[in-house]
Amino acid sequence: MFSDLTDPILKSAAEMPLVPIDRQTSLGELAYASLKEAIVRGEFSAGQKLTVRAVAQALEVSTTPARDAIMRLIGEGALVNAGPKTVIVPPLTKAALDEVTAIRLVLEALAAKIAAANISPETIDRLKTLQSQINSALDAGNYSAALKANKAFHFLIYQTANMPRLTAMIESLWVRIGPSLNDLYPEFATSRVGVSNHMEAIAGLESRDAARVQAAIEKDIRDGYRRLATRVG
Amino acid sequence: MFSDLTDPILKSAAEMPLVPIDRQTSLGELAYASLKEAIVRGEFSAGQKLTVRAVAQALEVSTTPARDAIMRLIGEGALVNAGPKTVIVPPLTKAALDEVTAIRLVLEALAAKIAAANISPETIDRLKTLQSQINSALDAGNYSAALKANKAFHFLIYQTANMPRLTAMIESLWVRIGPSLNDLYPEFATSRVGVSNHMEAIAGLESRDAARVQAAIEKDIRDGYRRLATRVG
DNA sequence: ATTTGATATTTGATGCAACAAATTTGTTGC
DNA sequence: GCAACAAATTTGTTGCATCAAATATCAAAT
Repeated sequence: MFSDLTDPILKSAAEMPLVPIDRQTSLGELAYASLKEAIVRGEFSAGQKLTVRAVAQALEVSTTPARDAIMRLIGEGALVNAGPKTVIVPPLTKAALDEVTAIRLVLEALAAKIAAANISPETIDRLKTLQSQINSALDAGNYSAALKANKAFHFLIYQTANMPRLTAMIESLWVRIGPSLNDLYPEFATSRVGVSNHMEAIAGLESRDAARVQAAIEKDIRDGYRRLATRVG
Repeated sequence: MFSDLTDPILKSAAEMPLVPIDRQTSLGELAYASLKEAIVRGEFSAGQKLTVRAVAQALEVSTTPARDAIMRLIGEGALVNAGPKTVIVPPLTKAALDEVTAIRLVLEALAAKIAAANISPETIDRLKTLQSQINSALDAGNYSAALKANKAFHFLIYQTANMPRLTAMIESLWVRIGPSLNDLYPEFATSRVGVSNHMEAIAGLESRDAARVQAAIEKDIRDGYRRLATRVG
């Protein structure tokens, strides 16, 4: 890895294919990723309290990285303060779901629209592969894998829009409803409404029909909303 | 203050007028607010490095609150990592401005649309007051005050939508372009293009015409974009 | 039983020292 | 001048002790 950096053929830094100078892999970063994934997977029940020391002990790190992770997730809305010294996994209220859905509709529609203009055949192939993975997971009753593949499907589209800030904002919205998505099993697994929306999105991307892709994504979000709404209302 | 809490007439907690359990005023919170305001005011030149110890010393706190503030602003995109140990105020590139503007258009349009349905006469009065403050500030050549009143004007509308998560997301977008807005002086002060858009927004709110308000806000954003684009392109 | 109030425990915030890693600086060579 | 390399400095990270404040616990009273 990165052996090409010393390749004499490389003339200037401007020619380098990618320079995503992201955050380094610190303990705080790992704690954040680990805690976030646990939240999205629904490992914590809504309203459960999280303390710095408890997280630190569970992750076998000191309080500093644990505190970093918690504070960062609070900033993203994945955790909330229920009191001055009380951090909980926020229950998904109807009001929160409505608001997040309204934002998702405009943000993901925007990403889908722009993605339609930037789509490549390779990406379409990968989308089809991901969709087959979703189908396989549903067939096998592996709901967790289906959710993961579903997320990968959506974000592969959004990343195609080449708008990293937009993608990050959408991701923060997904984290807020992720835990509740896990509660939907096995309803989601049996209904499979999302499949047709995904196929429609792929068809729209293939024909570079931005409006069609946008409509498919919006319908997918609305279909998901209806299921979630029954659980929080 | 709060003497009513012991008032025997108060039957239940549900009758209490306000319980906005927000974050407490910790040093980290103050450091965050102080640093963010400094960034928005354009006190730092684009690309300027920020170190934990420098911020800590400037704010006369230890490294922990300073680090909290910096990390939080990185999470919001107000600061970025230019290297593993290098945090800078991000220069507003054309690509970033385009992306932020595209997101602002859909997010602030959404907020404006919903605000039109929730608007009250009192809020309209406050908007008119804010607009007169903007005009006064421009007359007096107080560009900083005009910017502040302009922000208050927009966010009073957005808060009317009663979508706190949406408002927070919009706020994070404003922080990213805030520094560059200050560089626009005195162009903004002389042109006054925003005034007509604001009047149009007020008129739309008064007649509860959601589409009209939305169009006015969108035009305001686009007008601002054109000015900023000349500075970053 | 439920609520109130006092007590005890837990908790986040803060400061700071130590360390590893990155950045800066200085130097040498061309 | 300028690039490459090495030394010196700076810097973020991490762990932890301490403290004030918040939360939890429990007893007493209504």
